[in-house]
Amino acid sequence: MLKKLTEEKIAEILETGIVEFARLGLDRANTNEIAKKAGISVGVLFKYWKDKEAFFLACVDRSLAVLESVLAEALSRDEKILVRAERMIRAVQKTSREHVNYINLYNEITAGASKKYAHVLAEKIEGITAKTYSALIAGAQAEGILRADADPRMFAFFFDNLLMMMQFSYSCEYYNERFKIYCGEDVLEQDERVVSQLLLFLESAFTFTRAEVPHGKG
Amino acid sequence: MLKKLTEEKIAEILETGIVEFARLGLDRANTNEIAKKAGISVGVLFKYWKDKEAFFLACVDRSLAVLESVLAEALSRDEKILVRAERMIRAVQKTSREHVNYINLYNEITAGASKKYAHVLAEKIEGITAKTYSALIAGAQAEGILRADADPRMFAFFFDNLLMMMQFSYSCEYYNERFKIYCGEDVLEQDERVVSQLLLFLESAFTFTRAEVPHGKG
Amino acid sequence: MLKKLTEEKIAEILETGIVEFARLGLDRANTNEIAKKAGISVGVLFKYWKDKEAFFLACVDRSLAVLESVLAEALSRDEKILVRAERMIRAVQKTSREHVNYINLYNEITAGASKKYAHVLAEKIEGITAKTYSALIAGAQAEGILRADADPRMFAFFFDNLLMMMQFSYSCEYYNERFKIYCGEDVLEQDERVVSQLLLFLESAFTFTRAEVPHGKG
Amino acid sequence: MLKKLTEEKIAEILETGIVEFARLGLDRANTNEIAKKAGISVGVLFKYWKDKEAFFLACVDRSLAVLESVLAEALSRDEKILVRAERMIRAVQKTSREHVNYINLYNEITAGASKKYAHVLAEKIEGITAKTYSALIAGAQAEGILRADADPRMFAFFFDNLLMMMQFSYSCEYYNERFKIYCGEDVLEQDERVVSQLLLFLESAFTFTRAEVPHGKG
DNA sequence: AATGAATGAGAATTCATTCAT
DNA sequence: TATGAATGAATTCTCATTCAT
Repeated sequence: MLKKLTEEKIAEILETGIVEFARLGLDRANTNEIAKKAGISVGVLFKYWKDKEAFFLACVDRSLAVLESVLAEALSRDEKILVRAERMIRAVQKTSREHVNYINLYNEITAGASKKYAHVLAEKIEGITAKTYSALIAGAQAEGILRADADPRMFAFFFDNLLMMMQFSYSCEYYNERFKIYCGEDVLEQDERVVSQLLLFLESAFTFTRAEVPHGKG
Repeated sequence: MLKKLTEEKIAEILETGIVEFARLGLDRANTNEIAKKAGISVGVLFKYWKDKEAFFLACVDRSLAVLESVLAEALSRDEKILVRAERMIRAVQKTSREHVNYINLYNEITAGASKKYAHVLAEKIEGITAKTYSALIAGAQAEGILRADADPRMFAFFFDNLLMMMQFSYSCEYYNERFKIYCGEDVLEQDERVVSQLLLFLESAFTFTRAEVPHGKG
Repeated sequence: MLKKLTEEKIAEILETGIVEFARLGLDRANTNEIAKKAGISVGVLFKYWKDKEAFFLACVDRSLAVLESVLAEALSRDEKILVRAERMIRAVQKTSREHVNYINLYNEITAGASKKYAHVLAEKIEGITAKTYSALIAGAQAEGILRADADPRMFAFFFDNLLMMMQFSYSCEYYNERFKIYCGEDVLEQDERVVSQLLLFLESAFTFTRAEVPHGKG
Repeated sequence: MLKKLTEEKIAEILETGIVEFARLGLDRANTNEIAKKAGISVGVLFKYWKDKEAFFLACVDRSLAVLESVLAEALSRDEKILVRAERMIRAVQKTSREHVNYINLYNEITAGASKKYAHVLAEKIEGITAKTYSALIAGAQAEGILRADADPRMFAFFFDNLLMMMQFSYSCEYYNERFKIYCGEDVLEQDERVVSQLLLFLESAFTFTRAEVPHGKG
């Protein structure tokens, strides 16, 4: 058998790695086990990736590629900021269920699985969304939809923070429990409630202008 | 069974553990190393705590106790919701710097470190804040400061999400990088900017009422 | 408390040791545990006995003293060899139940718990019975009850072998199972059957004389 | 899963284990040491056997297989009971010298080494001999060679007890010393004496019939 | 004398990685 | 090239023994 691994085989191996790393974390996942589950020999695994960490990062890369494409889809069309926001929240709810493993892997990185790559990874992962969101929000501001004294980058950050927490809340064990504690045992089956409330929260944050405050406070 | 280790010594051991677990995570931290750094023998460590995991959880407990007390302090006085929010944001900025390790440990939990404890830990950690925040927000709503159609528990959840992300952003490597990518390399030295922008974001979210929307959107 | 340990306290400690060593063996029994169960500090244990092995040997000594005295009782009266044998078998059945631990400890020694003392221990333990049995059998021979071509020492050896195996069979887990496999699940409740059959076996062995063989073989 | 270790290598490892376990017992034998002496890495040892105990049991199995085959050989031919007995005694003398370790390992089991397996091991080890001996003796009884009032299972048990003690007496340190105390320092070099005396003992036990007793006792 | 907390050598076991086939 | 058996350093945890109080 002198053939190189096919694209598909590599994809299969990475998917197996993703499942294992998502389930057990970088340290507890076992390369021998992953190889066995992927139907290859460990030899191949270490031939294609320098070491366990390199393989882990490859798995991360793959996860992110998928997550990004989903996000990109939700961001693509040119619509009002709140419409986009809604689409993104729904996208998060959907992908969080379809790609639990990817998000858990993402969570594993943020928790410091491989600190030396924090910088590289953050740049790779957050770079695009950061710019997109900031532009989105700056645009809204230009259109007068968003208060003038808002800092687009900061608001983009807060917005992504909320989305990121939603992702984890739907996919990761700890955040899942926390979600239920805050919003009720059934919150995972109340997608519409979550969407509408988060939109309400964002709508206010985004569209509010100080001139109107006095009334509200009055 | 007289415990010879003084309270202080135990505290010292736990602090050593916290540093190591925050730095390396549950799996990579080394009990022999921790014992050495704490100036005790491994025997003591395993006499006082059943096993590595039990010791880890003790470290977590200690971290949380400190974080909670800081939070409690910021929440204590009876003031307008936004004033409290500001106090909490500032508290987060302060503790995130003073107690980097505690927060990293917290972050370690939220990732997979010890999945079997997700439920217990979430309950222990989030239980109190969840109730406090919800009450706070429901109160604001009763006073007419918060829109009537807001769900206090959901809003409390979003609020805590934002605070939690701030904590991680100030303390944890990955989130740190992400913070800078979104808000600029200097953001870590711009505490006032962060406070005012987050307050702006929250103020809108909290004080907005739908009646006023048409103007904003017009 | 400046008093030395009383005889009774020492006895209590040794009994605790006997129980633990019988239950777990020399290696798995835990000196800290033994001290705790005996209500003393480990310090005392190691003050009175040089090390774990010395303590183990002291426990062995005590066990043997009791077993010997029981045996001595059974051997004391001057009667016909088979009557004595019967008394001994019954003594074995009784002590095997009353002093399970002593016999398990004895078994632990024979299995090599502390090989370097094999010689000393064998001499101490077997010395007396060996002489007693041999004398007993030589006497029987002199009286014409036992065939002339029997070697008293060898026959004493075989006799003790049978008794020893009976002890283990009643007290030690493995031998217990073996006993049941050979003689039926209920054998432990059939003491009379065991006594009569063993006597039958011994009676033949002891009282047989070759002159009579031809008939049996014919 | 191709096992690369050859049959011979596995046999060699087990033999090394047998030597160590026979010498030091289950607890004191050291897996690292065994691996080194067997010329393999610990990794291999724990890949082929789940844990130390599993390896120990594998060693036991191997020992028993050999002992059984020897015994089977001695029992195979169809001859008079005493002729078979003699062959078995001689087989015991031979194997006790050739396979000192196997018998020491057997002895280790009978003591507490692994109490949880007492039942399983006893069944495995004693099951066959128990049936064979009982059948042998029942046969002798049917032929009128053995007294009618003898219980074949009990007599088989006594017979095996005597053989078992002979094995230990030739192979195990403590029993060795005891053997010499009972039968003289030179007994180990007096195989013929032992054979003839044990046969004498058994012959009497087996062939005696009560009708003849009165004369003996008279 | 007695205590029992502290010690730390020692032992079983795991698993990333190598390399002979 | 692919395999997967073998390696052995590394790590957790135990427990006999000491010794300061």
